[in-house]
Parts: sequence; structure tokens; C-alpha cells
Amino acid sequence: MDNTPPVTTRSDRRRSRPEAVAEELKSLMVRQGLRPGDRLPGEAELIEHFAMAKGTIREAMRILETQGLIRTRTGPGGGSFVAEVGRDRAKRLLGNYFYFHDLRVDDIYQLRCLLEPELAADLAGRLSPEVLEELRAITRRYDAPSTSPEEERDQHVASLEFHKVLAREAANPVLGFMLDFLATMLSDLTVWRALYAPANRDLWQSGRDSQLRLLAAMECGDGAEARRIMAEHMTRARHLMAAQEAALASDFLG
Amino acid sequence: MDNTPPVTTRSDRRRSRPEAVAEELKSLMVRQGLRPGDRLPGEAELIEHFAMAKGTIREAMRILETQGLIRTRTGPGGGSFVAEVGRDRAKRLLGNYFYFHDLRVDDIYQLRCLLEPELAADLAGRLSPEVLEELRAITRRYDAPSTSPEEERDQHVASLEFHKVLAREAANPVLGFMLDFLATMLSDLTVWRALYAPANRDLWQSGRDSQLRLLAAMECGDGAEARRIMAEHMTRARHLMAAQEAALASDFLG
DNA sequence: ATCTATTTGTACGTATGTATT
DNA sequence: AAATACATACGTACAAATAGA
Repeated sequence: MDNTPPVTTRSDRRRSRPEAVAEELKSLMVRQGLRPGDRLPGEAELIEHFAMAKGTIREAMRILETQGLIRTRTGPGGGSFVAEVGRDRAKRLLGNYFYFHDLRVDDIYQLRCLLEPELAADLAGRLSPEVLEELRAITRRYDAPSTSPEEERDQHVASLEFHKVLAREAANPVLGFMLDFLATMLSDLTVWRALYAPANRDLWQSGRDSQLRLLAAMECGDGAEARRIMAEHMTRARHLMAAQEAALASDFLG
Repeated sequence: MDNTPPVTTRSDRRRSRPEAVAEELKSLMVRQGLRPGDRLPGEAELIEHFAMAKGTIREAMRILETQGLIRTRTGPGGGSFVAEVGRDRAKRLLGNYFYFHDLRVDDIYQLRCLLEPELAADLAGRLSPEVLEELRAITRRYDAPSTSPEEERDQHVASLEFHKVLAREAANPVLGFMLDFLATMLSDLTVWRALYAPANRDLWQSGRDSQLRLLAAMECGDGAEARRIMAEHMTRARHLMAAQEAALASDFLG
């Protein structure tokens, strides 16, 4: 009954209508310079404005919500609001991309070898006492050698937590995100595959040692030394992990 | 009328139903080890299986489609199919994350300085003649100095194309993706902001020169030299760009 | 604490569009 | 060219959530 080309007169190519609505709303957000927390028009208004059915509008909102660009609440004063894309969501979405690109552990370590030392140098002398204590608390979680495979795995994951905290403190958001992503990736692999299997006690022993020396160097602001320690740590880890370099095909979906 | 808790008996926490359906389908895909191209159940079957309305199922599908995990076709033999998440989609999704994290050009260059040389070294001696020719063709697009701001911008974008091609050829998928992402980010900034404004003819002149020497080094398999040239090129670009280090707040939404 | 108003969320039936055979 | 099998869109009715009186 309603065959009028809606939404916009501009080239609609072959996008579905909800997709087009979502794009339209996005560019609206950009044009008006909306900030997180700002309100978007309500369902009713959008239905009227775009002259479309409720379901269509809802699908559009769902697209934006999936991308993490809006949050929506029910009730009076409710509606859709601009949101910052959360880091977790961004990591999951990016993880999906690599799902079919069978990553190798060494691919991840190649990057960590380059990036972790840079971060360590950046952070030297810039960590608050609270964060330093947080990091030390993490290292205490693997103070003693593990006595079971489960403990081994937990320690492996905990030591990745250490690096995630560093990533969180990065001054460079891109650097921080990427290292967080890589650590998360390894963490998932550790849990879902038996990546911690052959009991790399050497690695975790020397890893803990490196982390403590690293903390000392960062605390007294010695960036060059922090970089050196981290580089050495990463290189060693990379080589030890190269052992269990079974190509890992899958298991990333959040 | 139908108040039976559907979908699954497991903890549904506080997810909306479409979201829950989407998660369920995702884990189905993982459990069954579905590959790109494999068929998912049709709308009708899903409606029956989950005992939900059409619209609810559709919203779930829209979520998965937004994440790039499925494609759906109309017509007989149509339906929903598992898809590889496209690189473009992944880049856009990740770009959204940085939308409110006012990135600085220098943040991007800090990473490029570390990663581009590594890629150059990896690629030395491994590029096909076709790709080498493709790269040379790109450099020809900025053979002569620009004579207008528009041309200047086009040349800037073209030289980023050069790096995108390299990223595409990376053996390490994560490294390739990240560099592609960074170059795309800069490319968008170049177009949307006047990032090319103060006519950095020095940069593009010496940049073109570096790229040609880089191609020669990579062609004859000299990884160390390729790394050196790229590192030098990136460092120089970083310093020149530091000039227009106006914080760049926004404009990433695809 | 209960009600009420507001706004999103879910359901369902029908009609329309579209690509394959 | 027509039939078919599927997704896409519409419109209404009703359910759930939340803030405020």
C-alpha cells in the first residue's frame, strides 16, 4: 500500500530499510555532534518521521544497539540514548572477525613483542601507587608454582590480567586497546583450548620474575630498562609458546 | 498468552529475547562447527523452534547480520547463511569504538612506526610480481608534485593505499588488519578533516622516494633493508605530522 | 506502597517484494 | 513466463518496565 520510496531520496542502493534508517540516524548523530547520554527521538517520532512500521524502526535501533552506539531504556523518560562503544563490546566484535582466520599463537606474539615494550616504556614513571599495588596483587596470585592443571591455567590467565591492567593505563588509546585485545585473545585460547597444557613452568616462573623487575623499573621511572625487560620477557614467552604452535582454528565467538 | 520462558532454560540474565536468540544461534554455529556458506534454519523453522514471533526472530537475525556473522538472501533456496566477517565491516565496527576517544594523529603514528617496518621485513621476497606492479602503479599516481589542495589530498590518500596493499598481503592476519585499520583511519581523517592542509610537500616527496626504494629492497628479498627504509619513512612522517597535531575529536562513523 | 502515565518490548497476521527454478 | 519459496515490511494489540504522584 505504501510504495513511496521513503527514508531519503538519496541513493538507497540495495540496503534494507532498517539498515538505511540506521545509517540515517548515525549521520544525524554525527551532524548534530551528539555526545554519550544525549537523547534520540522516540520510537513514535521515528515512525512518523520515516513513515515506517514499528518493527522496521525497531530493527534499525537493534542495529545501532548491536554496534554499541545506543542504549535504550523503557519507562517514562526512557528512550534511546547515545552511548560510548564499550571496550568489551569492541573486543568481541573484532574477535568475530578473526574467527575464521585461523590465527596462530605466534601471530599474536609477534605483535606483542613489538607493542608491549613500547607500552612499558610509556608507562614508566606514570603509574599511580594504586595501580602499582593492583599489579603487585596480581603477581601474588601466582607466587607459588602451580600444583594442578587447573591452577596452572588460572595462573596463566592471571598473568595475562597483569598485561590487561597495563593496557588499560595506556596513554595511547589505540595501543591500549590492541594490547588488551591480544591479551584477551590469548586468555580465551588458554581457557577454551588446552593451551596451558604442557605445563610451561619455566615460562611462568621466569615470567613472574620479569614482571616484578618490570614493576621496579616502572616505579622509578626507568623507561629504557622497562622496555628492555618487557622485550626480553615477550621474546622468551614467544619462543616457549612456539612449542604448542598447533594452528588454532576456532572458538572465539563471545 | 505464551508466558513460558523460551529459548533456553539457562540463565537468561537480563538480555532481551532477540539478543538471547542471537547468542543461542551463535553458540549453535560454534558447536556445529559451521563454515562460511553453510545454511542456517529458515525463519519458519526458527519461529517454531524458539516458539517466538516472526519479528523477534528477525531482530535476532539482524543482530547477527550487523555483526557480519550471517548473510541472508531472498528467493527460493534463500535463507540465512554463515558468512565470514568482512574486513571492511570489522574496520568500521572498530572505528566506532574510537569515535569518542579523541585520537591524536601521533597515537596512530606511534603504532605505525612499530608495525610497518615489521611488515616490510616480513614481506621482503614474498610479494608476487603482480602485487609489485600494483604497488608501482599506485606510486605513479603521485609522480608529479600536486598543484592544488584537492590533488594534494588525493595523493595523500593514494599513498595510504600503498600501505593498505602491503597490509592486505601480510602473512600475519592480525598485523595486516591493524595496519589496514590504521591507514584507513588516517585516510578518513585526511578526507574529513583538512589534515592535508599545510601542504606537506616535503613529506610526499620524500615519501614517494622511500616507497620506491622500499619496493626495490622487497623485490630482491632484503628484509633488513626494507625494515630500515620503512622505519625511517615512518619516523619522518610522524614528525612532520606532529605539526598539525590538533586533537581530532570526531568523524569516524562509517 | 499502589496506581498511573509513558515509553520500549513482544506477538501475530497479512500483504508485498524478490530471486530461483 | 509462471510458480514457488523465501525474506521484507506493515499495523495493530498487548505486555513489561520504570518514574513519579
